[in-house]
Amino acid sequence: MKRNGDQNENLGVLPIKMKKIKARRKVREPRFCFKTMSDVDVLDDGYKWRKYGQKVVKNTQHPRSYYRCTQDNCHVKKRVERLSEDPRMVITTYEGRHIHSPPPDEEGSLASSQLNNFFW
DNA sequence: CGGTTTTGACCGGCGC
DNA sequence: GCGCCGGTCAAAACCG
Repeated sequence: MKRNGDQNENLGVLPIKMKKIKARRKVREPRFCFKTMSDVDVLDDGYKWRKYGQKVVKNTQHPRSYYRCTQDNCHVKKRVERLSEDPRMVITTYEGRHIHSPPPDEEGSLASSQLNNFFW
């Protein structure tokens, strides 16, 4: 589980990183929770997502996945959680609003196809 | 080479 | 007041 001893050094030093990066958690936009029936966690909605964390929750026996949008001006956050009794059922929570143009046709071909089928 | 991914650790808020 | 939980970031490694 140990990849490098470098972290040991950091633990004892704790640089000046992590400044007061406080973001206003105003109720800008509520979280949109979508339940999707998919064996895959990453449902390509036309945007690119970069995983930035994975943590396990108590209520669930499966790890939760955190994704972030890697768009130019789009910083949307996506939270993907797996059900404990239904691994095929994943709860996708979208946070924020995409500023990008309407989703590409790709969505109407792949993602939309699946989403339309379930039409959650 | 770039971008992305993976793990660990820390922080902040809340509860009791 | 302290503990706990959830959430985020950072560095390194890996893949195309």
